Amino acid sequence: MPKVTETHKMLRRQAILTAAEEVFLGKGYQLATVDDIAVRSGLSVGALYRYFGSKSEILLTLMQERLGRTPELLERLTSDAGGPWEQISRCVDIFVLALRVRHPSTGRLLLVAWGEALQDRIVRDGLMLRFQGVVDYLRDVVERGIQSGEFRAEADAKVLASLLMCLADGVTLYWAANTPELELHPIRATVMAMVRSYLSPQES
Amino acid sequence: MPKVTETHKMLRRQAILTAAEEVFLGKGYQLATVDDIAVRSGLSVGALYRYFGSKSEILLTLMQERLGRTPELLERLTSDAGGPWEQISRCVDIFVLALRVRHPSTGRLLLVAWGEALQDRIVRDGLMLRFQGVVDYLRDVVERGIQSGEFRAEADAKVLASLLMCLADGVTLYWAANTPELELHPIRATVMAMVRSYLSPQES
Amino acid sequence: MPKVTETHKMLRRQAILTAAEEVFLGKGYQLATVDDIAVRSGLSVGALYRYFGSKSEILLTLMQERLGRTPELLERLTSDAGGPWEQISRCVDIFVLALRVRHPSTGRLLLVAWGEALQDRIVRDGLMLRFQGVVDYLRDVVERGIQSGEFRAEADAKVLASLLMCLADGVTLYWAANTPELELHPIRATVMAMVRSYLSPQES
Amino acid sequence: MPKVTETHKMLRRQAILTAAEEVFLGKGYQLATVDDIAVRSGLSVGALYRYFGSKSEILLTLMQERLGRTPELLERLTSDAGGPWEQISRCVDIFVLALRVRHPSTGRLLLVAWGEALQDRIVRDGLMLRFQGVVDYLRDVVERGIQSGEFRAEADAKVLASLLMCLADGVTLYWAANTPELELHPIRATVMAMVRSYLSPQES
DNA sequence: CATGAATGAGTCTTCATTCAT
DNA sequence: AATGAATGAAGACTCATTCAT
Repeated sequence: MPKVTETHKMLRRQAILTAAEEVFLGKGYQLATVDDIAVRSGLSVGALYRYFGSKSEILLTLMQERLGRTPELLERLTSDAGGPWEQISRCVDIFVLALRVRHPSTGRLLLVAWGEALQDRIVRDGLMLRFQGVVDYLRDVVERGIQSGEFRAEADAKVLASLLMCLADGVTLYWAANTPELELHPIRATVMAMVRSYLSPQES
Repeated sequence: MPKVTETHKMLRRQAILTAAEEVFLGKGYQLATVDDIAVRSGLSVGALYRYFGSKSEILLTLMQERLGRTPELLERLTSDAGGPWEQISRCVDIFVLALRVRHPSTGRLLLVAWGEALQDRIVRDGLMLRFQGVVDYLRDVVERGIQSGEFRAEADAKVLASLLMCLADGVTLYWAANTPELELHPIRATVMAMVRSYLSPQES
Repeated sequence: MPKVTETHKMLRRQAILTAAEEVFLGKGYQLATVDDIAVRSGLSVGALYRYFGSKSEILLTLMQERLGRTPELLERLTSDAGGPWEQISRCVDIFVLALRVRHPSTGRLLLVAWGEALQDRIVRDGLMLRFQGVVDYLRDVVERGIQSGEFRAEADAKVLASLLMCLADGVTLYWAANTPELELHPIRATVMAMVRSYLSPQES
Repeated sequence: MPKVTETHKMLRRQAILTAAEEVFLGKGYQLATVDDIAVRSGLSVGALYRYFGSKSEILLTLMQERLGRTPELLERLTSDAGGPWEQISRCVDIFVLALRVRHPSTGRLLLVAWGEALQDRIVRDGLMLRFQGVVDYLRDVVERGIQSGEFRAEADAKVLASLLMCLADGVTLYWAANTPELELHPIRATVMAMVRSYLSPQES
């Protein structure tokens, strides 16, 4: 009965990851103890170590599963868009809505990851990979818009892409840190306004 | 001769802060030990504790002295600008140039601070305060531009301000983390282009 | 069919012992894990515990089966010797050849056993028992040689016996620890020369 | 006042080593905890780690200070001997008397060291070094005796030396393990008798 | 005031052993 | 009988902080 076992293992893994996420979001990675995670996931420490080789491996996995998929998520959710404009719009929406409604923990997890980035090279690499992935996708979207003539030809796709990525994560961090007066909806509107004015072909 | 002593104290404090900054930038706050800082500042641990009550207090002070002054720095460096447009342009410049040429460590320190934000409430509050300060200033600049008619009336000053702040810190973080392919000059140019197209009063 | 089961059990036991021996010789008793042994013997940990009550019991059994039989082995292999001189000679041979050609692992196992002797009383007792057995046999050989007049009458059989035993194990240990420049053949020759000169009845 | 501090440090070091030795002799290296050593030496664990980098470093140092000096000890105590015969005799004496009267713990420490030899390469190397040192010295003694004509010319100095070393450690181990019926004095006498009969030039 | 030795609570991790399936 | 997941006690080591000198 390998199926039951496999499923079981998967469930355990997920339970641990969920527990770890909760603990990390609560007190940060460094202050979270392996015991905390074990207790919250209803396992013993020893059992936990059957699924993850170390505390940092848990964070890494969490990053891969929760943050690393951002690029493909973007791609999936915007592939059926009508055109570049709608694609861009949706991307911005996703960053905003994903933060608020669907995966409120993602933003906080990003905060945790940044917290470790300086001390842990692999965590940093994970963040860089995510950056690359998102930027590549955004760049692609913009370039196609330029080629189709819907976006202004002079726009710098690559730079705009990394700029949007930085903006998104900047917003995410401040939002995750509970910055008062950081309202996501107006921000989204303004970002779109700026992007629109920047990318619209000059009338002449 | 209390004055000499005062000066002496100040020098010591600064030596500690500088040493701490170097250590923090090197291995992050958590991995840095008080001993590391003591050794690098040429003091004993005991002496160090006469100047700062705890390790985290050092980080706090460092943040206040190195990051907390960003708002007034912005203000000072842009006060003699010709008008709102130049002010905005200079602000963006400062974020970019400050990162690269003048205070390359500031960006990395921000990374350190964000790393602790989740686990340390006071650090987080420090970041929020800085956010508020910068946003308030930027908002003021934009609002004055609107009032003088140089900026589009419909622009949302407050949102634009926080948006720019988030963008600046997002860029800083990725830059401080050595993200490859993150070129500051093109980014600055594009940001300005976007801001310009967004803030320019509609023709016609 | 209890007989088949018995055989089966025996095979399992032997498989475990062989596996354990290999593991112990490789990394020592303390560093070897029960898992190591289980994996190498092709069993699960649980199954292994049906054959041996504890990790140390495995070592004990190993000692009994591999080391504890030294006395009877000596006896068996030297019983058909022509006389005391040949018996003594063969005993020395056995210690030397057994180490090199036939059971190279025995020496290393002795090393493992000595490693545990201090921390495990039962292991220590096992070594003592083996010591007693070998000494008793050697003593018997010498005494018979004395009685038959072939050995010098003043020789102290008991002391010579324990001395040879100590020498044998001393050599074994250093050999098992891969001491360079420890050549067994010359050692055997010299030991025999010493024994001969010591045991030979004084001429004149 | 560096002198006081240095002395103090030395005393602490020795206190730790003594405590460690006692603990190791009592329960063996593996079963001894760092806490055990700390408590017995009257220090805290943290303090202990200021003097030794790891538990195994303590054992290593102990070996170097207690066992590693065996060669020079031999040399020192036998240098003023009248001739090769007395030198050999004294060497054997030292191994015997050192065990019983003067440094009863040395023998047990050797047992501890052998216990770790299989699992710790450095410990093993330490034992090998000691072996080499002692063997080199004994060999020298024998060779000089041969050259002076007091020892039989055909004697194999190198082999005899390693043989005696093995014998000495074999005896030490069994003695340290409290083997009943292992009387050192008779053994010493018999060893000397064997050596004498082996090394004496053949009368003809 | 300075020193740096000492403290000791707290962390991650391992592994012999058990037991539900 | 077999499996191997789960247990949890225990251990080595770190480091912010204190305090006698």
